[in-house]
Amino acid sequence: MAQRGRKKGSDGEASRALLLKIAADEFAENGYHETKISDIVKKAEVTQPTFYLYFKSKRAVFEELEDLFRSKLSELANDTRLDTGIDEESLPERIGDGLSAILRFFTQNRSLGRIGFFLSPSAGQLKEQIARKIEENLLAAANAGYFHVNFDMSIAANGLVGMIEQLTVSKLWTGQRSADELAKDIVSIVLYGLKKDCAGSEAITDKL
Amino acid sequence: MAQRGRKKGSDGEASRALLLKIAADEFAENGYHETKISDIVKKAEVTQPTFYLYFKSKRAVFEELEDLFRSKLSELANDTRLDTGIDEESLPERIGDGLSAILRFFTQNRSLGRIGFFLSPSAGQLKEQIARKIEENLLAAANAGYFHVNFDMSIAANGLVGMIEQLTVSKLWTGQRSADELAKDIVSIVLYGLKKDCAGSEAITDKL
Amino acid sequence: MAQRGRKKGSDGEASRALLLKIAADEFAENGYHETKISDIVKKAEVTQPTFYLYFKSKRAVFEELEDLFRSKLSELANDTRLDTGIDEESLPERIGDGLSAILRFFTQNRSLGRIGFFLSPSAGQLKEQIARKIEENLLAAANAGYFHVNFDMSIAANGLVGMIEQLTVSKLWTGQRSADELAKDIVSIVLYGLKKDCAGSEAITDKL
Amino acid sequence: MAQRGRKKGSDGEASRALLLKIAADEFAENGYHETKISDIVKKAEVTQPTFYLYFKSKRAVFEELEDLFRSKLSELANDTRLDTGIDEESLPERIGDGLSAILRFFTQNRSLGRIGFFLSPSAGQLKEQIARKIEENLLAAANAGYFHVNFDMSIAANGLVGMIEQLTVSKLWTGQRSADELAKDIVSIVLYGLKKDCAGSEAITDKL
DNA sequence: AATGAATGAGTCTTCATTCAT
DNA sequence: CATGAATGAAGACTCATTCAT
Repeated sequence: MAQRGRKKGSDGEASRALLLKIAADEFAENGYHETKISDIVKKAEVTQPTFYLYFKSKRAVFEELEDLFRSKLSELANDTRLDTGIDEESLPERIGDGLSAILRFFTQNRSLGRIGFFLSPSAGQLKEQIARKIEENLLAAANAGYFHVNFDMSIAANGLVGMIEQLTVSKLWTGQRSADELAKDIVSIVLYGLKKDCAGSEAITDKL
Repeated sequence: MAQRGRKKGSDGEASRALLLKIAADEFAENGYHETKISDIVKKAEVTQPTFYLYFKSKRAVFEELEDLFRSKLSELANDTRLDTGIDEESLPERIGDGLSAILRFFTQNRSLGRIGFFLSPSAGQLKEQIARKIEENLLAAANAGYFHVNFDMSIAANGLVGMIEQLTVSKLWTGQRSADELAKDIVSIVLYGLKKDCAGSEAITDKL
Repeated sequence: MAQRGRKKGSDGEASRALLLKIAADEFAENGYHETKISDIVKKAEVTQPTFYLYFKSKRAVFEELEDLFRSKLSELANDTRLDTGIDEESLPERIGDGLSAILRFFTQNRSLGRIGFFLSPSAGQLKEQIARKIEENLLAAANAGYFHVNFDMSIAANGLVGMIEQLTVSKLWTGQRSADELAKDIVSIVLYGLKKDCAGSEAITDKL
Repeated sequence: MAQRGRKKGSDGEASRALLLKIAADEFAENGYHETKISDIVKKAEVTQPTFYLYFKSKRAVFEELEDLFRSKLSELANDTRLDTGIDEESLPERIGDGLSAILRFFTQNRSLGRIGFFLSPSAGQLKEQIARKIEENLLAAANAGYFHVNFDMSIAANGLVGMIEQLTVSKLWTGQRSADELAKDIVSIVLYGLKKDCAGSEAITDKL
């Protein structure tokens, strides 16, 4: 008896959420232009005007999804930093944990990941940003004496981003590897390389 | 005696080549859908029907460019294999040379590279293919005793592809690094890792 | 309380019907290629997208009209057969009634008739089909002893179809003759010919 | 040594004639709009400008073919009238001869026939014209006492035109009947009808 | 006599978006 | 909250036709 007019309270929110989710999936699967508003609403079983009831435009939903990806990502960054604060872990462990977190994130946010990392026009900038952050960490570690000091960490950081990206697509999303397995392998390569006789390489391999 | 003004307006092959080149650049810069035939012909200073004189459709030019990229790439693969036949080089050198060749190729074929590696719907498959080829090589090297045998070379290969991709975009195409510099650094990471105290890492760094 | 002005602009079925009707008239008058979608929608006072709201393509409307013609025609065939079942009528009367029905049909479905009988690429086949059906009837009558048995009824049937066609255009659609008058005359020719002294010719002429 | 410049004298004329013939066949087979200049020149193994060397426009060739049909037809009319002047023949024979001539004409001028009788926008008028001429003849015969005087010869004439048209398409051009066979059957129907017991019908059937 | 190259003008079709209810 | 109906704007493609050689 309380609410009159609004049929059920949160029905609208539900429609909006549904549309957003479907939009994410469609964009992720077919790309921006290949995805038609008509496709989205068809799958959501609503009509086109309903879509515009909740979103200003096609571009707007897409941007909302980009933002959503970015905010989830930075949330992840914060969380990771937090529990890394314990600092009891060794460097390889810390790096591995960070990678794991990122990869798990991609596992759980596939559509959003595709949008923010592959489809978004600003995906390039985002990756650069991430690379820069990674670079900082690597630099810190280098200064702490863990790495060759004379190596260009910007290259390493960008390379790492590229590895993550490609392995996400080819191994994670295909279900061939789990986030943890992948993280372990990436750490192994990046820290010790493929070459035999490289001290420590066995260590990490065994550990994780 | 020399041709005056507009090359006689009568070299069809040239018109076609011009259109193809402009198309490549436009696609690379703006993506498939953002690129309008009208943009292409405007830049080529011809009219729309002229475009259709040389290409069956918009999709057709795009596919021609995809094919062109792929054929140039496989040509590169063949060439590289050939002069690697000398075999006087050490493994790191050979890997470095291969990487250099690839990166130089991307330097020289920026638009085509964007199309074939980023814009093409089959870019994913192509990368997988390349990864598979790299994997074979790594496997051979591993069997020859150069690498840890128990490491998953499929991961390494895909990771390498990802590194190349990302570094091409962020370092090569921005002009921050040359193909050779980049190749050297990638080899260094992939073979010896970032960790200090890893035998050989200095060696390669000095050498290249 | 009555609807004001433009029927509310909100009866889709009506819009569709209107477009279909106008399309029929335009096609009939100007042929397939001379008829532009832009003409149709202009006459219907809607915009082009509205057309595509109701029809998949230009070719599709045309085909719908072809189908419509054919189904109306076969409906006519069924109806005619039914009330001829009474069988109290003489042969000439039955033939005359059938012809009348066909000609009335053409009078009432001029545009559709032009489309199905003249414009449709399959008009030829349709006429052949009709001729075959007429032939069957004539054959039956011949076997019942009404006609010369040795006459080629396939010729007669096709000739009859041709007469109907030409007379529809030249006499019916110009308003010079009514369906019934025409039917009477056609029967007279086909059954008794033009030659004087042919028994029965007066009979039918008087009767109808 | 005589002609210089013109490579061979009549080469141009030959090209023109070839183009015209091919155009006729293409129009006849596919209709006006479905026939593209590019199709015609491809079949003629010349280029598009060559077409325009001989014809002002697409519409112009078509009109030339319409005219050609009409002039051949009126030539036929004249010829027929001439040798009918012998006048020794009976009426049915004369009519049969006339029909034969027309049908033979259509046999030999299929493409032109399709164009002038089916494709031409003025085909309707042409048929009316022919019908009018036939009507005159029938009227004359009627006045001479051969036919029922009270029958509407305009109907008969148009009916006859329709029969000719349909039988040409369905029997003549399919090769099922010869011009002479068809002429005989048409005369039989038009003069004596299908009904049995009609004096004279056997006569003609036997005769032709 | 003939052609390689190019174009003006037009048509179909699509899609994101809005109005009125 | 939701929809049936409609549209503005734009883009791909085609074809008859013409230059310059």
